[in-house]
This record gives sequence, C-alpha cells and structure tokens, in this order.
Amino acid sequence: MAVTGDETESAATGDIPAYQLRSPNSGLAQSIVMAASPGSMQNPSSQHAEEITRKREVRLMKNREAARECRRKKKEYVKCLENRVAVLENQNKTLIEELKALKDIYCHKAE
DNA sequence: TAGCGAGCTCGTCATCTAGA
DNA sequence: TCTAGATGACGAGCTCGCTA
Repeated sequence: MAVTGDETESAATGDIPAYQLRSPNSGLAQSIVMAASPGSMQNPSSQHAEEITRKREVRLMKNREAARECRRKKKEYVKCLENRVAVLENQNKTLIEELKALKDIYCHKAE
C-alpha cells in the first residue's frame, strides 16, 4: 500500500503526529504538569484522585510505547521471513537447475 | 465530484507471562 | 502473589483508488 506509518502520523498537519491530534490528553508531560499545578493545595481525597489519574496516564503512555515497539518488532519479523522465503526460493531454483544438469550428464553417459 | 470499500496505523483494553 | 512488559483484539480515523 502507499500509506506508510510515518506518512499517516504526519498526514494531518504535516509535522504533528496524527495520534497526538486525536488524543490530546494522553501526554505524560501534560499530566505531570497538571499534578504539580496549584491544585496540589487540594484536600487529600482529590489528591488521591489526581494520583490515580496520574498513574493511569503513565500506564497508558507506557502501553502506547510498548504497542509501538511490539508492532515494529512484528514488522521486522515479517520482513525477515519474507527475505528467508526469497533466499529459499532462489536456492530451490538453483538446485533444480543443478539436478537438471546432472540428469543431462547421466543420460548422455547412459547412451 | 461525492460516496464507498479496502487497507493501513494508532491507541486502548484485556489477557498472558516471566521475574521479584 | 504482585507487577511490569508483551501481545492479540477491537474500534476509530485516515488515505487511496474506483465507480456512478
């Protein structure tokens, strides 16, 4: 297909990845800034809620990165397999040619 | 040219698994 | 047993090519 990952990511604006445009609240930096904002003078229960939110956002960010890495590795693996297929097909072709040549030699000797 | 389907990437959730 | 990382499944958004 003509659509690659990089093209898709920067398609919307030219330089801002598409996933960031879709989920503007998912950035870790932003969440940390929020947690450290003047809201830290709040009561314990809302601090607890903020802590939970922060932990969730950290988890989501890590999982987002993990998913990217997982997909990258999978792509690489598939590429490796495709290369291996190409190599084996070439080997197979070579062996068939070799066999044909040997058969020719053998047939001429037998005559 | 608008509408549609196919194919792709991405983020998120659920689940599995290995290590502490 | 708990936790963090890996991965499959799913839905959403985007692009591209085709067709009426």
